[in-house]
Amino acid sequence: MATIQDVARKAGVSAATVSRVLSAPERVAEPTRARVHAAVASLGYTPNLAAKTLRTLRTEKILVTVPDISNPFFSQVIRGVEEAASAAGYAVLLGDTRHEEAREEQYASMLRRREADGLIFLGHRLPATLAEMVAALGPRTPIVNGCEFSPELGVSSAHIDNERAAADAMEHLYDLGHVRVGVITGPLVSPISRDRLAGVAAAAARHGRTADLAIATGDFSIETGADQAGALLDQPTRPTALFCFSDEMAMGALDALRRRGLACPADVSLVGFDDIRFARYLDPPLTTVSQPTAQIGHEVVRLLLDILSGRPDVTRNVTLPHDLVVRASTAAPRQGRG
Amino acid sequence: MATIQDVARKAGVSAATVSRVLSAPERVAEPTRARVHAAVASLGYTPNLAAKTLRTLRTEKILVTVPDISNPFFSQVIRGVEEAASAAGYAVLLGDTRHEEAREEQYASMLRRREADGLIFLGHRLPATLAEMVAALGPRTPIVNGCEFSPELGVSSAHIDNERAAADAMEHLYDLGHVRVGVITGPLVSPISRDRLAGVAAAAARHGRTADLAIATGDFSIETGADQAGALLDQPTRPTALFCFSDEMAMGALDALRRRGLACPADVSLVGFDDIRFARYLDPPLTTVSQPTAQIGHEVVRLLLDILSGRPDVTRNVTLPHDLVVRASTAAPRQGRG
DNA sequence: GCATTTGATGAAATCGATTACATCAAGCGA
DNA sequence: TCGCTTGATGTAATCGATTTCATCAAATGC
Repeated sequence: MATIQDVARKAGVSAATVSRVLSAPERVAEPTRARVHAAVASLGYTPNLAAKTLRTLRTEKILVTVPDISNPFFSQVIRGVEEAASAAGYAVLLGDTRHEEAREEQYASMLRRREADGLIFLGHRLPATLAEMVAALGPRTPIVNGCEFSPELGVSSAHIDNERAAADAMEHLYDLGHVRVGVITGPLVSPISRDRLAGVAAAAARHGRTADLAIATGDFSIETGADQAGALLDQPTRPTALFCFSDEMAMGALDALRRRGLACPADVSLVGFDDIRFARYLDPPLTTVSQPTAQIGHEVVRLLLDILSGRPDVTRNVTLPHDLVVRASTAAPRQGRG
Repeated sequence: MATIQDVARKAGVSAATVSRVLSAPERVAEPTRARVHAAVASLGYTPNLAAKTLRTLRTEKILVTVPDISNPFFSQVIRGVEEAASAAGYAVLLGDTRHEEAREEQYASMLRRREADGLIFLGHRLPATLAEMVAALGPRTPIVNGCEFSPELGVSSAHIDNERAAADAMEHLYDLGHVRVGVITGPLVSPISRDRLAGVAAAAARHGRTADLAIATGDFSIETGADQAGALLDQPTRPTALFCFSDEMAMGALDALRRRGLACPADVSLVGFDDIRFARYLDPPLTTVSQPTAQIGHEVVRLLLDILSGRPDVTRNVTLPHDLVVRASTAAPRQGRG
C-alpha cells in the first residue's frame, strides 16, 4: 500500500501538500496539484483510514442497530440506510440487538469509544449511557432514531405518522361497515404501538365504537399474531375485522382464521401494517399500511449526516408519508350479525 | 477518553507496561499487574481502536456482503454471522451489493485497503481484484464464501449439499407418484442453481423421468417465480408438481396457481427451498428444504477466524446438514391423468 | 564471591495521516 | 525601491497505541 510519503516523494512535494491536495485543493497551486494527482493515480494511493481516524477522530462509519435483522421490515429499512450511507462515503456497522439490553449497551459503547461517527437505532430503546450523552450534547448528539419517535429521547428521527396511519386503517374498516373490530398491538412500551393505539381509539371514538373494540397485545411476531388472533376470534362476540400492528402478526392471524375454518375476508377482514414484500402475495393479498422503508432509511442517514456536518440545529422529527394499500383481505362484513 | 498514558501515570509505570498487562500479562510481575488493572478500572480505559489498528493492521472488523439484505434467507444468515462475530469481539461491516458488480468492487476495495480483517460474501461472485488476492495468498486469504460453493474460487466456504438437497426434494415428489415435474431454478451462473439442478437431473434419471422434467429459469424472486410457474402451468402437459429453488419463488408460484384456479396440493404440489420463517405460514404450509441459516453464519465466521489466527491450512469447504420439511403443499397427484 | 543468565521495566521508534506554524518568494502600494 | 501583504509550500508536532531494544536488579552457577 502506498503511503502519503510515497506520493509526496513521487510528486516532489511534502506530505503536507499531498494532504492539502486531497482535502483542500484550493490551497494548492494548480501545477502542483496536477503533479500530485498524477502521483496519486499512478500509485493507486488511498489514505489509510486508521491513520486518518486517529488524527481526526472521524471514522467514516455509522453504526446501525436493529432489534431483529431477520425481520423483513427492518431489513428493508437497513437497505435504505446502507444505500444512502455508502453513497455518502460512509460504511455501515451492523448491530443486531435481539431486543437484548446487554447487546444494546455493547453497541452503545462502540459509539462512546468513537468507533463510529454516529448511531442510527431502529428500536425504541436508547441505552442509558447514550441517554446521558444526549443530555450532555443536546441536538448535536450523533444519534438518530428510525421508524419510532419518542419526544422524551431528545433525538432526531424519521418515521410515519403512526397515529394517523392506524386511524386510516380503522376508518377503512368502519367505512366497510364493520362494528366490532379486534386490534392486535405490539408491546405497549414502544411508542409506535401507543401511537397506533391512540389512532385506533380516536377513530373508534369518532364512530361511537369505543365499546366495540377488542384489544390484544402481541410482540409483532407471527406467533403472537396467531395466538392473540385466536383469543379474539374465540370471544363470544367475534370481531368481524382484525387490525394487526405488523404484517407478520397478520400472517399469524391468517393462520388462526384458517385453523378455525373462517374465511378472509368473507368471515373476518384483516388489515396489517408495514407492507412487507410478502404482503401482496398472501392469500388473500393483504390490505395493509405501507411504510416508505427506503425513504425512512435515506432520511435517517440525512439527519445523521447533518448532525455530523456540525450544523448547530435543533432536533428534527421528520414525518414521512404512509399509504393504506387496500388489497383483498378486507370487505364488508357479512349481513345479519349483531 | 483515558489514554494508555493516563493509565501509565496513574499506575506509576510506563505505557509499555500497561500495553503488556493488556496483551501479554504473563510478562509483567504480579504486583505491577494488579496496579495497572486497578488504574484501568478506575479510569474506565479502553484502548483506542484506530491507534491499535494503525500499529497492528488489525481492525477487528469483518466485512459481510450480501446480494440483497432484504431477502429473509440472507438476513437470517447475517444474523448468525453477527452473533458469532460479536461473540468473538469482531464488529460486522455490512455491504448490500444489490447484485451490482460496481458495489461488489467497492466493498472489495475496503478489504484491500485493510479496513476489515476479512470478508464473508454470500453471493457467488468474487470480484476480480479479490480473485487476484486469492491467487497470491492462497488458503490464507481472509475470504470465506457462505451458502454457495465454487471450487474454482479457491476460498473456504460453508453451505449445504445443494445437489443432494434438491435430489431429496425430487425423491419426495417421485415417491408421491408425480411424473411430470416442473422446476424453477435460479440464475444458472450461480453454482447453487447448477448443483441443485444436477440433483434434480440425477433423481429424475434414477426414476427414468428425465424426459418429463420441465425446467424454467428464475432469479429467486417472487415475481419470476410467478412468471415461470405460469409458463410451466400453461404448457399443454401441465406438471403435477413444481419445485422452486427458493421459497420466494414458491410464493410466486402459489400466486400463479391461485390466479389459474388451481388448488395446491390437490392440482399441483409445490416444494420450495430455504425454509424462511414465512414458509410454514403460507396457505398451504410449504414443503421446503430447510437450510441451517444460523449455523451457516456461525461456521463461516469460524472459518474466517481460523484463517485470521494464522493457522496455515488448506481451504475448507464445510457441508452442513439440510432437512426436507414436509408440510401441506405436497400430496399425491390426482388420479386419472397422463 | 564473581560472572552470567533471567526477569521486569522503561525509552524511544513506529504506524500514516492532519494541521498549526514557519518560511520564503512574489506582488503590491506608496 | 522598500516594507508589507498574500499565497504556496515545507517542518514538525500530534493522534494513541505496540514493540524492539536497552537497562538494571535479582537470581543462579561455579
